[in-house]
Amino acid sequence: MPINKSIGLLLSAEYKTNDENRSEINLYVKTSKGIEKFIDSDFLPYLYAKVTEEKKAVEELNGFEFDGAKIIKIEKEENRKELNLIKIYFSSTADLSKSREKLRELNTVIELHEFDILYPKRYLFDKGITPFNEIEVMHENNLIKSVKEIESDKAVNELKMLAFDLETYSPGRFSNAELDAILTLSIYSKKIQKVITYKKEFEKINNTIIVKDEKELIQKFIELIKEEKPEVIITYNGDSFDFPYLKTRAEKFKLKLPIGFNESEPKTKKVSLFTAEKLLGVQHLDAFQMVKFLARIAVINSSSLDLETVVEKVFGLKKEKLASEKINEIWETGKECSRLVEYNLEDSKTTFMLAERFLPLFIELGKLTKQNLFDVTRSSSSQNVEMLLMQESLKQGKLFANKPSEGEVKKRMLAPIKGGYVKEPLPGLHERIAVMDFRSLYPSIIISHNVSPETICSHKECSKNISPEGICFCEKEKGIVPNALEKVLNKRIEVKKELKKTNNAELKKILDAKQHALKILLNSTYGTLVFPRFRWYSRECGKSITAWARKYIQEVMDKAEKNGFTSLYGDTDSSFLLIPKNKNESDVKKFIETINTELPGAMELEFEGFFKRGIFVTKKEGGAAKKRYALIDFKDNMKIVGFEFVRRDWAIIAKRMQGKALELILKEGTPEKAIQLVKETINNLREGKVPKKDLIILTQLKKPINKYELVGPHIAAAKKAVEKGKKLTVGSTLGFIITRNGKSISDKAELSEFVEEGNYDKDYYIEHQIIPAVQRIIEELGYSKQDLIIGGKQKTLFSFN
DNA sequence: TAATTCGCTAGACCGA
DNA sequence: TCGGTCTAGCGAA
Repeated sequence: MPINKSIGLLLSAEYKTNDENRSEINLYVKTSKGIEKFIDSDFLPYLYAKVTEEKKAVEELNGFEFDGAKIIKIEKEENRKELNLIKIYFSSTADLSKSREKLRELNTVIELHEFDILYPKRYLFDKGITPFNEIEVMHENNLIKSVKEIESDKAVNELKMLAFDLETYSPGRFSNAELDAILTLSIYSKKIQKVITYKKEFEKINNTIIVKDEKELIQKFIELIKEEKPEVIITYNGDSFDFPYLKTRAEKFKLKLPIGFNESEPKTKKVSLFTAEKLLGVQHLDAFQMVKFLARIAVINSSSLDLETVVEKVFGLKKEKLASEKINEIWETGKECSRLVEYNLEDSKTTFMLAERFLPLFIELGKLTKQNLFDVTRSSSSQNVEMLLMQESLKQGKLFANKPSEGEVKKRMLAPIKGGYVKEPLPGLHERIAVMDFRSLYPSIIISHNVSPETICSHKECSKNISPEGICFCEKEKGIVPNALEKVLNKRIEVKKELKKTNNAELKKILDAKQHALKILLNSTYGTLVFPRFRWYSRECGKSITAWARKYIQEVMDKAEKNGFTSLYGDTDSSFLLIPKNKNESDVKKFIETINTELPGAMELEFEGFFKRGIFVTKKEGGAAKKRYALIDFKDNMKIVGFEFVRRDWAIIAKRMQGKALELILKEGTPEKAIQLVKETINNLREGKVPKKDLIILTQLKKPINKYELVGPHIAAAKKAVEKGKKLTVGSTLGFIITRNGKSISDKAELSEFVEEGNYDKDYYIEHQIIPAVQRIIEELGYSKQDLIIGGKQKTLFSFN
């Protein structure tokens, strides 16, 4: 057999146990021939042991055998800066994990390291290859002889994607895959947009493929996948719904689902707490998992993560939600079939759009963290940062930190680490406000002060670098965390520069995704360092970072005062200043310049904006409220922070009212207009004119209903709904209304779908929604609650010259 | 067992 | 019936 060379895009590295019970690596690569598999059976799983003495250890390990697991090879490790370190190889990952405990018991073994690094990840590290990059494989009949990454600035070739979505029968309950049929299946790709179904009435509807029955529906789906040969199959919640459902139904008909590489079928795989559906070669992309991650890190802010809400948030598209009862009705009566077809097709279309929208971001994140599409879209922040630090650790020849024991985790959780400093604002209405903030504060402190678990030292020479918490960080040698972050930070600055230069829309999209991925990594690093389960957790680092942060921001505020500004407010990394009449924007910028010359290299204070006016309110218990304010700039753009206006657990009517009031006060300086508006709204409420949709209060069900100690309104409403047969799951968003029926607020709470239009407690909405939303604001201007209810006094607020 | 802490507010619950 | 305390949820950074 001659040796062949293949070049292609690395989709994923997987592992397999072969016929000889050995672990082998399978690389799935997109080449000019489509997806190909290359096998490396020469790469053995291994771990490291720190031993008392190498020779003695090798002697003790000689002939080691436990439960059939044998050591294949022992080597001295030269690339890690660690004395007495040996590398122990096994023929399979199973043997490796079996042997771990036994190895620890040996006399010469002090501790084990890197015994839990997933084998395919190990392969990517050691071979220096990365998913989404191009690789060159030398192989004999697809058996890998060598593999390397090729330098190429070529963007990831367009991946061929296809989305699908199921509609299922649900007779008055959740669909049960054992009993209820798939009614329609939609497929959406650049090439085909079709709905497969098997009911006669659907024949005349556009975009349908009519088959004989459900079995043929599944067969047709498989046939289309085989024709299309997608590299990425997209679903929305396919991990827990579409794929498991499809699998169960296929089994019923004794059908296989050979839609992966080489006719392989989807396999259920545990991913942290959840299960995912994985295909070989072809990547299953569950857009719901992407959205969940983005919601967690606050890139998407959506009250609910169902497809309709997310699509509206992301694209501003209103998409109709067909209730399951309606789907059943359409199916049974055969009327309005086109609605079901459209709905089903819209589902896979918008799922496809979501994937397309966020794919560049996840691809960049995957490249940075050496994760394939399947993994990176289901990965957590701590996993991402872990992968970043592992790469840096290897570059520096340092061993990976081990994961903590459960006991250690508990200990860590008991002692939270003090966070940022929040200054109590000066309450009231203010004019001429400048806002400055530190660019990536925590990362820049980590870089500037070389904060890393392994750089904590007691060198005399490093005594200039002691944190306010009294911890000294080495100045001689760069740590893993700061080094990794410095590269990320610099790369981001570079990408942002390029972004400014280009006008090419396609390039812009990719560059923006890149800088965003880098930002995500930057922002989550501090959090993971103090995350109790993190490999590189360090309390010392965590408390030093926040202590430095508090010191720097307070210094900025002090210096501002000394320079003739008034320090108005500040939160963690930001500082708000009042600009006196004899100073202007450029004075603030000059002030920032001087601060920056005194700051260490990576740290930078930035000018955020100059605002015409802003309001800070007094709390119920007195004192000014932190984390709530509203600003308006000189172009009349409003920025509302922390107020009910931005909270999803307030009724729209109250939020809208508050937004309007803030606008009238900040923009026009006419609080009496705001008060007039409040009065009108109160009147509308009194007269029962307010539609149901404006009265809904949204909250999330955070735990199982019976686990609640306190039965608040949303739980009371949920309980009643469950009694009526409604299924509610942890994480679902509850929309409730306070009705007229009952005594306490909880008694009156009812899920909105069970409430008739017009049935609402007007006093509740006036006293507990409208008034609280505006009261604190108008009080700051000298008005009171009484002015909202009875006739108000007239006065103007600003003296416009 | 999915990155953190700080902070606000509502409403139930509990005992005087 | 009240006021204090605690649970709960969400947002800022």
